[in-house]
Amino acid sequence: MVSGNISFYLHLKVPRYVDVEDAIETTNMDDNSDCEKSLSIDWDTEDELEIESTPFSSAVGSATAGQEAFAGCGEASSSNGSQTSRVIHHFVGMGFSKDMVVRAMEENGENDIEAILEVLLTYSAIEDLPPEEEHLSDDSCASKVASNYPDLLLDENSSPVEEESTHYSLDKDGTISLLVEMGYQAEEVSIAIDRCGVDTPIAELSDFICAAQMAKEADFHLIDKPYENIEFSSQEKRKDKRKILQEEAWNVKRTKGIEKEQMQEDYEECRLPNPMIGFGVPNGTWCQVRRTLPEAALGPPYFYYENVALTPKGVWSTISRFLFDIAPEFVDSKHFCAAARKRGYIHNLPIHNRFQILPAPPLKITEAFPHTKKWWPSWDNREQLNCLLTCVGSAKLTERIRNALEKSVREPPIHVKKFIMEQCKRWNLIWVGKNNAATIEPEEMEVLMGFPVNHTRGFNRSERFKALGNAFQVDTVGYHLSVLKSLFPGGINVLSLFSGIGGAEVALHRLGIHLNNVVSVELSESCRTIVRSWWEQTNQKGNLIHVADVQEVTAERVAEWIGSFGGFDLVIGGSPCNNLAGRNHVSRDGLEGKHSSLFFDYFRILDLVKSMMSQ
DNA sequence: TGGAAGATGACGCTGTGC
DNA sequence: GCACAGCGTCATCTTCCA
Repeated sequence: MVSGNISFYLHLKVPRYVDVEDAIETTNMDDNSDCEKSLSIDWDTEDELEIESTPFSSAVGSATAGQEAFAGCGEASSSNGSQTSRVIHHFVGMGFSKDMVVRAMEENGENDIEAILEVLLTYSAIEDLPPEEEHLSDDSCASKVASNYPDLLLDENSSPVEEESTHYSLDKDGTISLLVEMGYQAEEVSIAIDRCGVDTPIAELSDFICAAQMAKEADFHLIDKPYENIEFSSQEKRKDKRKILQEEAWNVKRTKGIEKEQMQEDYEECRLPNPMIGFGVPNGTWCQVRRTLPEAALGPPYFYYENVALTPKGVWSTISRFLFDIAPEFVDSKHFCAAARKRGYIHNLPIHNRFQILPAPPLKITEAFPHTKKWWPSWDNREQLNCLLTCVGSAKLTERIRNALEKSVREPPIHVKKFIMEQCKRWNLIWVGKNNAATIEPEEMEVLMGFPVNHTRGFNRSERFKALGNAFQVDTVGYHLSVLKSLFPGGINVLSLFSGIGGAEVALHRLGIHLNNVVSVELSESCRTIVRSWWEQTNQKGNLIHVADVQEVTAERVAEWIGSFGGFDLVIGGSPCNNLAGRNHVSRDGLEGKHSSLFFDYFRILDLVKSMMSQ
């Protein structure tokens, strides 16, 4: 079911081996065992020998991953499965293609699990080709995995459990045991079922777990030990932890050699461009960029994914890897309006012949809000605002600034200026009266963000600021989406995930692209109301379908929508950034975070749509 | 008067650029 | 090495209203 990449699965194998290596280290190595030891797996150790004669339940935690899964698999299917089919089942369950496994077995015999695994891993390294080639080769594998994944689990000697899995009729316990047989950890499976629902097909659950593993893997980079295995009690120690883990990473790299070097390259951070203009901005620098998209990434549908540019390291490279290895287009909205907004966009849209939504918004604060010009002090040299966030300064802060300024007869002393400038930059204050630096109003924020004035009216200020702070900057997104106008003269069908207050819909509307059918997925009832209200106010003639939760976007519903209006032309969305944003002091957990992990739902749903539309 | 809703302010860390 | 920016979270305080 994973859309683009069999290599996703192959990458995923690494941390799972690592986990088990940790288990070996924990259970069998003394405290002095270093990283090199833990990584130099001796496949003929006593552990392995012990495992071969140990029931699955007791093998968990002490076997290597392959052996662990195989032991379980063997037990589960021993009643009526042949050794050959069990081996195939085992490795297919790990994500290797059936053809690859058969080939490896032909070369090494079916009994030498270690040798087969070595060959498969070698194949996986060979698979690591440049983008075009990689995706061409991936595509065939991916289509198999995507549409026929249950079939891959079957062979002529399938056990009853396997057959049940292909009919998606397992209860929770059955699903867990099947996925555990496939090599996933019971805890991972349980979380996936909780998140996706008991009725979710095995293949989707498998996708979800893979996605979670990818995120975890990305966060750990080359670190082969999970954080939880190391005790740190304070933030000071967290720094030490990082140091230790970096050292371990180095040891790992040294030990694993070229293979690991390649992995390191895979995890390299996406660098932010300076200036942050993506493939070009209106009235400015135009980068003569030619990009070739991997075949697997080509539409239909077109897709467009957005999130904050300044994420913890590794996040964008992970996102990119999931989205067909397309490099993010990082753009700062300060090139489109009077406020900064550094965002990354991954999409498969054409990048030439873009045009701007007209009228183009002013790029300077005083042009956007002329009434501020009169009061703007000469020593405040800001021409543009910083990123508009979800919360704004308080009225009390404005009062403090006024009091500080009124104490000065003429120009305030340097330390006062410094304090005020800090506050102005931090809270995006604008000068609306003598000595009066105030927060921008929701209506002003709407203008800056490219929405109609009063778009969010009817809700309290906090809600409006939150919704607007989370929204697309319409002019920026509109510039990227403008290429769709000539492609869809008859209108467009849109699947809008994490819609918020409808930035994508507003952008398409302002571009003059008719919205035929829009499925808008948004958890916030207030935001859904805002979009519904806008839809009615702008006399949209198409259909607007609201869905509250991305979890409700199941294969059945996607199939229903595709059957109903013939497919989606655009899958667009910016998943929550709560756990990625720098301003989050509490839970900047990366893609593993409670909210930001919803990116994997974007990926899941895009994958569903692509799979169904390609059939 | 008490509960709900809104407003306020303290909070940490990362990555980038100079 | 420093300054700066950053789609946030949470506990507490204040205001509103029945």
